[in-house]
Amino acid sequence: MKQISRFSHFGELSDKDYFRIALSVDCVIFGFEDGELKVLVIKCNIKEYKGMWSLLGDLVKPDEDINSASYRILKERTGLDDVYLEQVHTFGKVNRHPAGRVITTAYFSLVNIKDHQLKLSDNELHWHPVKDIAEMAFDHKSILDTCLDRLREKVDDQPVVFNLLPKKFSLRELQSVYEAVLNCELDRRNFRKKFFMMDWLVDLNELEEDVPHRPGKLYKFNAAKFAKKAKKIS
Amino acid sequence: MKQISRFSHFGELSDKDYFRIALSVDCVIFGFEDGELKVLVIKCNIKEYKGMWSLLGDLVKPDEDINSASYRILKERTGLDDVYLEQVHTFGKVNRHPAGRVITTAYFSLVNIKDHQLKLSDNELHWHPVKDIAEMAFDHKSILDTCLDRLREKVDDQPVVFNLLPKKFSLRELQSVYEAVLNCELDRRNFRKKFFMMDWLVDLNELEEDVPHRPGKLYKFNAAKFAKKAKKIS
DNA sequence: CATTTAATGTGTATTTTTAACACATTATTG
DNA sequence: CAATAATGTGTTAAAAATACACATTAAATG
Repeated sequence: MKQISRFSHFGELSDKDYFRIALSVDCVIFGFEDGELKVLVIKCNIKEYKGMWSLLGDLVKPDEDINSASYRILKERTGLDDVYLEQVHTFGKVNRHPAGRVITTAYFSLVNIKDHQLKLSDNELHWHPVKDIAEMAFDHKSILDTCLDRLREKVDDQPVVFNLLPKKFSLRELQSVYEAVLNCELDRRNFRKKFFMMDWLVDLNELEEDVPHRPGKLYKFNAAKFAKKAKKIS
Repeated sequence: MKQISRFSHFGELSDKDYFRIALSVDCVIFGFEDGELKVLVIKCNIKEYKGMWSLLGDLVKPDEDINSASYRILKERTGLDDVYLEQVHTFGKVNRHPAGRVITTAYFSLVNIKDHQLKLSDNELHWHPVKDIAEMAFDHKSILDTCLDRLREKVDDQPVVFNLLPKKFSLRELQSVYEAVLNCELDRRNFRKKFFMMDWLVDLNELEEDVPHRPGKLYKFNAAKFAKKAKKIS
């Protein structure tokens, strides 16, 4: 009685049964502002979670790569085009979405908040301090937690935090990003030493301006060092 | 002209458009045998990849958690019930499956090959040395590579390799699992020192048998130390 | 039973990495 | 010109990772 299935090699159900699941992508977009790590959230407009914060997400289109879907969401919502984005985990509890079966793949992204103040005030979009979010719509809090954990692992050995900063930054700013992400205090001297040792920074021979104290030097990320394949000879 | 959608809050397409994607789970099941890391594969039976090795996978059922789906696959295919399983990555290229749009979530698993020789010879199931697999059906080679990378990161700081061994094992066996996974040679003295330091092992006060040389002591994994939450005071 | 074999079991010195820590300097503010 | 609030710099100690050699033991051999 079973109908012939395109996926008969998979198992016993008919095609129809398998197309009752929708797939979405949710983006945890991290930014850094006022010394705090923030996440871009939006007021939820479905009745079950009315008024609660939720992540930016959308359903994946049938002819769309999931990675492309995540870039599309970022582009549509923040206007940013060329940003850091990494897949983290797929959340597939049966009842995670009240409207039906939706499995979602979570990505995290790192952006420089100043770069897109434009598109922001449009909706109910909002940069929320990560520390202060206790509750979110759907399973989004647990998605956020998972992405934050991944971010913390990542910053320990890969040069990704630069995506949170403007092109030019001081060592103080860099350190405070790390402190915000890792939620800890770091020793300033060891921090500087480590970064010069790793050769991740390029000295721009410029100084901070408009600070009420001795200005610090400005640096940029040594992108050349990480272009495509890391050079063997440093 | 658009039809009313359950997912209208997501975007602009109608429900119908979003249910053209199927979701599957693929399991990279690692085992250890003859000093080699192996992966459980099956001869592919769809025409585009006829005869090539593929991973064990199945479509996720509409009322099934994706994690449950991965456990189900493992149970169905290997008979094993209580095994280590970890989600790694979701692969969502549009044309990764010739039969249609199938997005797949990859899990890796660690099992003791000896524990389930039974169900094996059934089909075209086969334990294949990981080193020797150059090509696989679909994007399964890249799934395998991704899972192997993850496994290598994991074994560095978490006690997971014990899942590849029988309950009782010698330090030599333990070391050779690490060497097989990491594809490198380790110093025997430092290896032993490190494991005793970490307190991951329980000395069983038993010796190997039937070895043509001085028998080594047998140990088991110190599971108590990692029960639920790691104890603070060791 | 003595010898050979092939592994196990053990400790120390060296190097590298990480962590702890204090004071002089500089531009701005008042 | 004094006070402020940060920047910039080096050394020492502790911890972790690495390199390395020899005596011991049970089984197998003749």
